[in-house]
Formats: sequence, structure tokens, C-alpha cells
Amino acid sequence: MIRSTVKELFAGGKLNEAVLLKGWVRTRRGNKKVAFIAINDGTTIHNMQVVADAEKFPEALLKQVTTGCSLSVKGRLVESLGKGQQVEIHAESIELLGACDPEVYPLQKKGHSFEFLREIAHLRFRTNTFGAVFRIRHALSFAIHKYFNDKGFYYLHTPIITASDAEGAGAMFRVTTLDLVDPPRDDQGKIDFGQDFFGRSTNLTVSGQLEGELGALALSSIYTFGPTFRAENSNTPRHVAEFWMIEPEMAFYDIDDNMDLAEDFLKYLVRYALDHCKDDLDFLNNMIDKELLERLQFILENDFVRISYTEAIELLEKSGKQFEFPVGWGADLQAEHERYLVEQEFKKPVILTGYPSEIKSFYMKQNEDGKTVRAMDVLFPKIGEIIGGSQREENHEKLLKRMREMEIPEEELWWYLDTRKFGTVEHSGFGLGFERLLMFVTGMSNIRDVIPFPRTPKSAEF
RNA sequence: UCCUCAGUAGCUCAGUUGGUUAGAGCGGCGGACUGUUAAUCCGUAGGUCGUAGGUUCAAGUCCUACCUGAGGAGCCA
Repeated sequence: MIRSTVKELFAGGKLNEAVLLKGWVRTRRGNKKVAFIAINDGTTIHNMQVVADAEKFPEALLKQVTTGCSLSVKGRLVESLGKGQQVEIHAESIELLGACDPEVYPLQKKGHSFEFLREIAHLRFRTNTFGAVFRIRHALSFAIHKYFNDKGFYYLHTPIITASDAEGAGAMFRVTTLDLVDPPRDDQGKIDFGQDFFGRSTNLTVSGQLEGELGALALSSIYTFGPTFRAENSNTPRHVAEFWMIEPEMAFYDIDDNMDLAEDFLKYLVRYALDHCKDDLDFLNNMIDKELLERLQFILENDFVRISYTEAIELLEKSGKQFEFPVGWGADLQAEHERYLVEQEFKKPVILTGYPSEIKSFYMKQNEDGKTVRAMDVLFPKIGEIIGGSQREENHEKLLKRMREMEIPEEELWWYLDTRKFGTVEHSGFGLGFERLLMFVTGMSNIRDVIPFPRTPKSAEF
């Protein structure tokens, strides 16, 4: 007999047929006469109830049917006699695939704190919440590829190990095969990376953007979607040391095209989740965040507000609100400022553009005013900055000048500069933090709970 | 990295101005119950009070350092 999944059985079509189901026991209830076994196989948030007539099965077998054990059940799928589920399986045979000692199995029927579940990250997939979160994570990964593929973008694999440490996106993790106890040293006593595996100093990537630009300046539109690493000692619910980032990069796009794409992309992903993950989102809306579905719907129905950094500063100054950090042109916006704009002033997602060049990266296109660059940050309610991007500086002279001003080693980025020498064109791109998107879509409030095995300072157990 | 808070049973927590034998709910185990839905009811076991020092006649409780976790800030995605 072919195994059916819980999802298939709830989809209908097998009513009153003999079926085979395999999965893990969530709960067992009952009495001397009858046992009710809730089985979950991860294919859906819902459990299948198996009803076992106690007289038909050895007591020793039913005794081993405890929370967490794995079972193979043959039986008939019938309309449920009880309330709470439409169908159930009346068991004809039950095979214990793997026992689960209830005295030491850490998951119980009752809810656990997310902090505790992080300590047993290898088992937390078996809970309703994490099952839902990781099914949604899968669905959105797939949707990202679908979106870009349908739009004619090419998926470009940018390197995980990079030689340049000039990407300017934060502290990096070193990659080396040198003996850390006794590394080779040069005349000055400094570590000689010439003897390292790649013959030079290398790190884990903090962004695929620079390589992404190389691809876009030949293939028109590309995107990367892969792991990214930041060795920042950040201890917040919005940061992890290893996270997944989506970085589209488009030739012949200016900053307005870039904003249009970012807004369309985010709305597409939210809609995809609503269309394909209804059961899981309903569960999360019920258990985690009562306003989740409302907020997702709201994103779809409203245009993002687009204002310049200068206008934002004026609004903040006029607001009459007392901020902990002073507002003034030239200073970066603090979290409280961004929160005010998104949650009080507009109550919508906001795209901020035209930041002062001093507070932004070297590769961003300089505006004619000589003071600002064509950067854009997309700010979302609850989670803050979800996207950072810009139109890139395509003028070789201006880019070189800016690199020298900001002391970016131009010899290391000769290949990047080459693109501005050989048929340069206007182009743009942005980075979307996948986990931050997931936080928004699932309503989970800690980034450690939307990635299977979070990497944070002092924590890499699994 | 800075600030704040927390760490007591497998989990979630209570524990008074320092004072005898550290409590509860859930989970586990044993039992009862003819269809349960986080079942219910009765019973029961379970603790190096984060670690190391210190103060005191006496420390879960006060002090110091460290470790771990959470929230806020910074960095950013």
C-alpha cells in the first residue's frame, strides 16, 4: 500500500478507503476501550486522528505510543464520530517505527517558550509553530525564484568566500587553513597570508552585490539568493551572524525602477504566502500575532510612501515630538525616527531616498546636488529596515574619486572598476534580508525563530 | 560592545524585612473513566536554588566576579 500524507488525506478523495499513514505522535488520549492518537507528518499544520480499539491491539504496543514516537498505521479513513475533525482513521494495524521515551523526551503537549525551544533546535521542527514557520520559509524561497524567473532575471551564484574585504557591509569572518597556533610570518612579524590556501587573505561574504553587478552588466537582470555572514557582535532580535539575502541587480534601471521593483516584489511575496500558506498563517495569526493577517492584507492594499531623506528630516523636525536622539540634516536616522515615520506619521511602509553621501556606501550614485546619493531604504512596520539598495555610480571618474575619499583600496577592486571603463550603463539593485521578511510574514518577533539553526554571538550548537 | 532585567524540579513560575524539612501548575509515572480534542479525576516520584568567591550565628534571599539567556541601543539586512 502506498503511504498517504496527512495533507493528502485531508484533501479528500480517500474517504472510506483503506489508507497507510506514517508520522510522529503528538498526543495520545483515551481509556481502556479506545485510544485517540494524533499523528503529524509535517506535511500540514493539522494532525490526523487515529482511533484504536484497545481490544484489537496488545496493551504493550499502545503503551509505547507516546508523544514523539513514530508510527505506521493502516486503517480506514472515515468521517469522524467526534467533534474537532472531519475525518479520522480507524486503525486496523499499528506498527511502532521508533519509540520515544517520555521520561526524557523534552517536548510535551503543552506549549514551550521559544527560548527553551532554541535550546532544542533539533527537535523544535516538531512543534506546530516551527512547522508552520519552516513551511512558510520554504514557500517564500520558492516564490522568490518564481518571481524572478517569471520576470526574466537570472539566478547568479556569487561566491561565499571572497578576497575583497572592501564590500563595506560590516565585520567579516576569516577563512583560513593556516595553523592558528604557529602561523607563518613575514619580515615584519605579521602573519603571511601569501602562504594561506588562496595565497591571500580571504573571508566569508558579507554581500554578493559587487559580483552581482558584474553579472547584471552582461545579463541585464540577475539576482542572488544565498547565505551571507556578518561577524558583528550584534545582540538583537533582528540580527544573526549567518543569514540569507536576496540581491537583485538590474542594468538599465534607475532609482525609481528600483523602488518599483522592490515594492512589487515584496507585495508578490506577501500575496504568495497568503495564497499558499493559509493554514499555517491562520495558526500563527491565532497563536502568535492576532493582527498578522490584517497587516499582511494591509501591505497588499496600500502604496508604499516614497519620500526623500530631506523631507523626512523636515517632517521629524515639524512633528514636535521629543526624540532621544536629535534630528538634523546629515545625521543618520535612528530607530526611533524610522519608527515614528512608519508607525505614526504614515502608518504604511516607507521608502526613503536621497541620503547624505557621507553616511552611505562608496558605490551609490551621486546626485547633482553634490550632497546626496541615490540610496533607498524600505522601512516596514514592526521590523524596521527590510531592504537597503541604491542606484549604483556608473561614472568611472566619480566612482574612483569617491573610493579615494573613503579610502577604499582601488587596487583590490580593479575588476569592479573595469565595468565602468568598458561599456558602463546605469544600473541599480537592492538587498532583502530573507529572515526579516519571514519575521514580517510569520509574525515571529525574534529572527532566531525563523531560521532553522541560528548563528549568533556565543551560539552555534546545532 | 553599552544599558536593563532574569537564571529555583523536565517545562512555566512562586518563594515575605536573611531564619527550621524549598512550593505550585503542567509534563512523567501508577490508577479510574465507553469518543477524547492542551481530556478530566485520584495518587506519586522528582531539586548541587547558573558557577566561583565573600558577608553572617544563619544565604534561594545580601555583596563581588564570571557564564548563559531575554529586552533596549549601536551596527545593519
